[in-house]
Amino acid sequence: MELRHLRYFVAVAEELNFRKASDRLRVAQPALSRQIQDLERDVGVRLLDRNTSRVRLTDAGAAFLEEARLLLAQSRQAIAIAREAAQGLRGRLTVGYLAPLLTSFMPPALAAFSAKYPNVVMSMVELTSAEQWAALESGAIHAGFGVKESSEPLPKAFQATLVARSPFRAVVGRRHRLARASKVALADLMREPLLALAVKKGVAPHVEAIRRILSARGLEPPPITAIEGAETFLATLESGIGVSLMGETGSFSRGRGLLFKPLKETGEDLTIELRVVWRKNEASPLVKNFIDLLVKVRPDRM
Amino acid sequence: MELRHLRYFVAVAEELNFRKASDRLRVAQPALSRQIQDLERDVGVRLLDRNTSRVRLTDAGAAFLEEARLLLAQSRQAIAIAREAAQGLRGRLTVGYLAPLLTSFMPPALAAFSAKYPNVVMSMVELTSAEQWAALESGAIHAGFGVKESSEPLPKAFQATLVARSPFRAVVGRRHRLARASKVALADLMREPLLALAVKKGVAPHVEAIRRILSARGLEPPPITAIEGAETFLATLESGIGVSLMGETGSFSRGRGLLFKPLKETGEDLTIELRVVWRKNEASPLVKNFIDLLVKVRPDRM
DNA sequence: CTACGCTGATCCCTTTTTAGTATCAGCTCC
DNA sequence: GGAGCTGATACTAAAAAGGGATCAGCGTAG
Repeated sequence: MELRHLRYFVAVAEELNFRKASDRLRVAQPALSRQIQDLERDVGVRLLDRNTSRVRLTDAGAAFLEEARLLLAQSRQAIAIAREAAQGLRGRLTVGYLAPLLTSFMPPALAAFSAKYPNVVMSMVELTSAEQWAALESGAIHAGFGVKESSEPLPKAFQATLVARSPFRAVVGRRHRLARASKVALADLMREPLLALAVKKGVAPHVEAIRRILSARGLEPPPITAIEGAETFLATLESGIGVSLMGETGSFSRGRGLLFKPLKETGEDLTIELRVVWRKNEASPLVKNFIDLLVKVRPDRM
Repeated sequence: MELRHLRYFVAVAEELNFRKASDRLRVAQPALSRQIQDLERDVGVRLLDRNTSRVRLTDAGAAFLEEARLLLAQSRQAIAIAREAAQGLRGRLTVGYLAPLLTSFMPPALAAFSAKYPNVVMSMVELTSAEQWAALESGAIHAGFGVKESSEPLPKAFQATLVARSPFRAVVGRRHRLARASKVALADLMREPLLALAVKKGVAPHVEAIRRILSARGLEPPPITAIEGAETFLATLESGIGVSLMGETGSFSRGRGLLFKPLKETGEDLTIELRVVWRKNEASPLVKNFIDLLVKVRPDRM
């Protein structure tokens, strides 16, 4: 059975007349008769009750007609879906989620993407910076995120582009003594236990970033406590035990009772640059659309 | 695009290797390559990213694969459905409902049919005996019901067979003076206003049946009040204003507060014979199954 | 009641499509 | 760098679909 048989059958079922149906299909009547016979042989059931004076659907024919119409409609649908997918208008997109760096960046970015591409199913995977490279490599995620401060250099097979620039903030718990200050000086932080987010193995980029910022201004960095796990890190900050420096893009964490205070100091190195990362040989138009949209709406501050 | 293209595409997508797929499909590899090319030309989109060393699905190909699988499954389904319909295991069946004659006959009959043929969608149309012929003729219903007492003879194009034999009962309201009698003599009814169900036009078979029963026993029938409309008829009986004679198959009406009392008299003419009626040239296996089942479970009394 | 007109089926041939064979060029992996 | 895969191509063979002429069955107009 081929779709041609279904097209022919539907035409005959609608016209209830082989000759008229053959005109509509632009084939000769004997060819049509032959195809219907072949179809009935395939299905194993008489679909049209016909003689030289009238054509009627059998019960089986009536049931088959519904299915045939459905099938033909879905075959057109399948083509349309493939074309949409080829333009990146449809499909599944999985991106790495760099918590807690992106808590205030991702939601609006994903909302904007979903609004423009409603037929794309998005999913996010929470990964550390380092885990993303493996996930990208294996195809588990289509795009990831990184910051310039990241200790490991971008692997050759990947490509990255700036999507957001976000100022560093002093992060303090709601009941911390710095909670009421409108701006915080870096020197103020020196009197506090400094906390940073650690990753499982290798150097902790967060620790390095904080140390670099302080050193650049001649401040002797105190010992920085690296805490593994975003949850624990944020909870510790919230308890008021210490303070930290984070990009504004992490500020959705403020819902947890954290305050992101602007710094008194200014400077290029007090800005965190967020980059989207993808495979250089990425063929998916979906990924291209995703990155294009991120770049297009790139705000210098989020 | 034909189903063959989809079958070939799914095989290649699953094997990700043209040669292996061509083995599975039992065609030569060049034929397979050619069909995939034709498919891609039809869809207008590259579905497989391939070179001499590897084959991968494009985004469009992945989307199309899901649709193709669905389509192939549904094409098999369509054939199965047609075959089931040809055996009368699937479809729609509409039967005329002869109210209030069948209130206690139809529910268990339909339940039995639905249990045996769960994929058949049943519907019932409430029609008078006379209206059924036209509905059967036009194909609005597939089967109707009639009683021997029916005044009009069965049209030539129809066929009928006995499905139930049901004794006449005296029908009285719940608070009627005969309500407590265990049996009622026909003579008892002579002292009551006699009610019968009328039909819109022509003679009323119910009136005739009652008159015949009484006359056969030398009882002079009093004037019989013919009431049009099953609802009104039953409501009038319920109010206790009069009594009537009805077949036991109408006894579901007892839920309305009516009592069906056995008669003291016996006799062949005190039995109502219910027949299912269908078109002589009926081709639908569904209708055949319906009638077969009614005949098979025919109880002599319901 | 026959003759005509229209139907779908059949026969037979042509055209188109699909499949098969042999071969080639490109990429891996020893 | 050659052996052993891969998918693509060119050409031929087979199968399938299509087309024209015609037939037989049914309905109907005269």
